[in-house]
Parts: sequence; C-alpha cells; structure tokens
Amino acid sequence: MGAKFMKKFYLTTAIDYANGSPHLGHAYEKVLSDVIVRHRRLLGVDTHFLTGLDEHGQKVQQGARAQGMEPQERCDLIAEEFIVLLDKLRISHDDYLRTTQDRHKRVVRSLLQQLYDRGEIYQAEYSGYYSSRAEQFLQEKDKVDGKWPEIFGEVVEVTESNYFFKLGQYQEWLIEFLLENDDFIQPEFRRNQVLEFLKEPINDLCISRPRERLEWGIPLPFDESYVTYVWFDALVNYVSAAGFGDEGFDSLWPADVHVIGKDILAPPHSVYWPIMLKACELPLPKSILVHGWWMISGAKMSKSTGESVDPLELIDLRGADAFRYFVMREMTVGQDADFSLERFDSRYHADLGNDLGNLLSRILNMTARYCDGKVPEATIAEKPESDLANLWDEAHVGARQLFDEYKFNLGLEKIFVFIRGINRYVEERSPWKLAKSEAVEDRAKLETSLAFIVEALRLGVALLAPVMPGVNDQVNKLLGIAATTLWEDDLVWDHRLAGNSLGPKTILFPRD
RNA sequence: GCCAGGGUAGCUCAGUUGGUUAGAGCAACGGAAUCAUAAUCCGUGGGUCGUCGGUUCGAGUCCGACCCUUGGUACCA
Repeated sequence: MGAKFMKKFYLTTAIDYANGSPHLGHAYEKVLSDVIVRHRRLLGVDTHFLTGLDEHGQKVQQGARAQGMEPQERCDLIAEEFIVLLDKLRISHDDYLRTTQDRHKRVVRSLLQQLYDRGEIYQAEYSGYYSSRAEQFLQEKDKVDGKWPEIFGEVVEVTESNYFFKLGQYQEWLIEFLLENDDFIQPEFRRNQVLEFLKEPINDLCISRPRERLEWGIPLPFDESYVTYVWFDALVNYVSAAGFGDEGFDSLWPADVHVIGKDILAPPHSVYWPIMLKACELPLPKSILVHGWWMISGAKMSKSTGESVDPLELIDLRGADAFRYFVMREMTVGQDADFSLERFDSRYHADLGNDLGNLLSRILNMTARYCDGKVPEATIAEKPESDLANLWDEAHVGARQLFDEYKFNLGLEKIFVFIRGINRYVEERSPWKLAKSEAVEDRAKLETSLAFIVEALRLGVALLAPVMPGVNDQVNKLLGIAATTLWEDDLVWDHRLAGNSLGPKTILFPRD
C-alpha cells in the first residue's frame, strides 16, 4: 500500500572498541566489508554500509582515568583515529555510529524497557569473587594452582543484585533456527561451532552493572541505579543506526550481512543477538560473515607483545589500494592468514608493480610514441586477439562468481591471470617491432594491438574496482573516462576508448 | 579433555560429485626481447599430496586410528 521503502542491501561491521588504536585486524574487517559493499554497488544494488565505535565500558573508563581524561574526551580522540583510518583506506561507509550518541542510547533504553515490560528481564542476586584491583568478577579459570594470582590483589566474595535477560528459554528455538538456516552463519564450519556450543545449556545473560562500580554506560530505563553492560549496548547498534522506531527503518532492517571476527561469533552474535531480536519481535539478519585473524609468524597479534602491525604505516608507504589488494589476496575469508612484510612486498612488486603497473606504463608510452597518444581503431582480429578475448571471458565470469562467494583471494588470482595474459599478448604482437615496418598490414596490426591492450586494461581495472577503487579511478582518468560505476555497462568489451587521448606516463606502484 | 580449521613443490596456496603423466603464483636456474617501473615473454628443475591401515578396478579426494599446528571452550578485530 502506498509508497514502500525499497529495501537496501544493509551491511555492518563489528563496532570497534574504544580502548586502543586501530591495528591490522580492524583495517582488514573494514576493507573486507567495503569490498563486499562496492561489489554490490557495481552490480547495481542500492546499499547502506554501517561501521562505528563501541565507547562504553569499564576498560574505556579506566583508560581515560589513567590518562587523566574524561571518558568522552578520550573516546573522541580514539574515534578520530579510527575515522582517519577509514578515510585512508578509502572505506565508503554511509554511517558511523558511536554508542554514546543519543540516537543509540534512546533505542537501547527503548528495547530494554519493552523487554522489561514483557517480563523478559528480571532482577536476581549474583555472587562471585570480586577483585577490586581489577575491578571485575573473576572466573574459576582465572585461578592458578587453585589460588587467585597476585595481580588481582585482594579477592573477596561479593553478592550483588543485577538484572538478567531470559536467554535460556530460547535455546531450543535457536538451535532449530540454525539447523533450518544453514547459510545464516558463513562459512559453514563456523555454524557447526555454534551448534556445538549450544549443546551445553546456556544461562540467562547478566545485562547490568551497578553504577557505583561502572558509571560509563547507558542507564537502565527501569532502574537508573544501573547501567547496561556490553552486549545490550554494543549489539543494538545495528538497529539503532538503522533508525529503529523511525520511518525508514524497514528500508534497512533486517541487515543483509553482519561482518564480524571469529572471536565475537559465539556467543554474542550467534546466540545473544538472535535471541535478543527474537524477544523484541524483530526480524533476524540474513547472514553473519565470520572472518579469521591475521597472525604474525603464526602467532596471534596482540598489543601486549608489541607485535601489532600499524596499517597506517603500510598505507603511507605503499598506498591504500596496495594494502587492500594484499589483505584481500592473501586471506581466505573465514580462515586465519599469516602476515609478513616480505609477502607484502612480494605481492606489491610482482603483482602490482610488474604485472599491472608496468603494463600501464608500457601501453601509455607506446601509444604516445606510435599513435600520438590517441587510442587507435582495432581493424583486424586474428588468433592473438581472439585468444585475449577468450581469456577475458574466462576471467570475468570466473572472478564474478568467486566474488559472489566471498572468495576474493581466488577471484583476484583469476583477474591477474588475465593481466598476465595481456602482457603475453603484448609480447606476441610486439608493437615496437611492428612500428619499425613500413607495410600497411603491419600498421593495422600495430594499431589493433594497441587498441586491444588498452581495452583489456580498461576491463581488468574495471574488474578490480571493488578491491582497488583508487587505481580504478586513476587508470580510467588516464584512459579518458570516468571511474567504473556499473559492471553491467563497464564489463563489456566494446573498444569504447577509440580516439581517446591518453594521459601522461604514470607509475602506479613505484619501486623504492 | 571435548569441538573445529589446517597439514599438497623452498614459500603462499588451488585441487569440483574419487578417474588418464598432481596445478598456479612467488623464489631459483637457462634463454628471447628491448615498448616499459632492470619491468615483460618463453623454457627448466623441484612434491613418497602429515603418518599408518582400510574400502575400491582406481584415493590428495571416502572410512578408521594416530601425529603436528592454530583456534574455541561465556564477553580482545
């Protein structure tokens, strides 16, 4: 009835925790998400891309205090750092949600109130071992040789009243849902881990902290002496950013993809979140895409070992597109991957510099030398030309299929098989030899070969657009056309560049 | 312990429902070429497909056991 909102393809990343500077893992998740969204846009899909920052909680409060700042002040600084990273990475997000924004707090409180009114939330005593030095409750597993380690200082048994969300009653429903929707969690083996996790009974979820213990949070609407804790704050960002309660909500929610790391799959995104939505009578997201971790020499990255890689340095050194290419080319989505500067340089030099960048250099140069910088007409079509065209068909059909399946590493490999194929074609025709000939037919071959090389390069770069938007833009400018916007139009081999004046000789990926 | 991923050329990885001499890129080596960022192209070498056993006419591909490695086992992307 009437004007209905068109449902957009709505993708979210996990929101980053405002407790430290961005590192490789943060950068990777953003790039992966951005590539998926750009891919959809190139397919003509209307998209909405959300990312953001999780600003509440004890660690943030403590971190601020340690630096003699107000929590909000420190969050503002960290938000700035993350936003700089997003810009540098050419992330094309539509919205940036910070959990301290009113639009978010309002929705969190509204959902909590609804659930409270419906009896989904109750108050109960919680007792456990509390370390005042660490300002947290400890688990049995924190014990060493049956005793609390020194670092926790004095540990006392404390009984505290808190609010709980009735999670447990939905366990059977959730298991059934996951069994029926086998593509809800991708890759599939991650779903199996969740089902395994759900074999044990799950407890109700403690969703509050008394304010005397944690001030930096969103107060419960039905009891202002508590703030809500972690997941009822953080997870809700996906619906609060979509404008829950507003007109446009249905045009975004349910989300199509939540992109997250494997560490926050079970239980937060695979258990708490679906159950929270179910209890709120909201539709569930279509899918959760779970990526792996970057390892450094096989070891997990962490700030504590000082081994973390600063993505900003790499971007400054090699450029955003090179960084994006590297992480998408090396990581099988869902698995872990190893990071090393040697591998980064190898990809940078071999794939980007030698195969792609050098190809651009030579075609720009040859066109300038042999054809006054104007793209000539293709007038003949012999075996080398049909071989190249066939290779293109194979490459783009294959790459598009692989991109659809989130197999970006394999898709990129396919594209570079094509790029290398163009170089092979260049050798086969050897325009520099043809240019020395006076024969009319050699002139035709020369012009045809340059036309084919330019066209093939245009297509290759169009296919790389989701991963390397900057290079796409730059190369297209040099070819005298606008950046690739729609694959349906731009992946067609049609020699549209004939007559265009090419730009000046350009080094895309300089050697040191 | 339990669960899951991985274990294929020096390195990073592909290998569809089991089928002829196991593939790619990088690295190494030899050659061609000179338009180009000393880039490109052609060719060569290199693997008992973690181990043992089983099913089968036939297994990297299925089954079992074991070994190594990474991760999860309630709150670090």
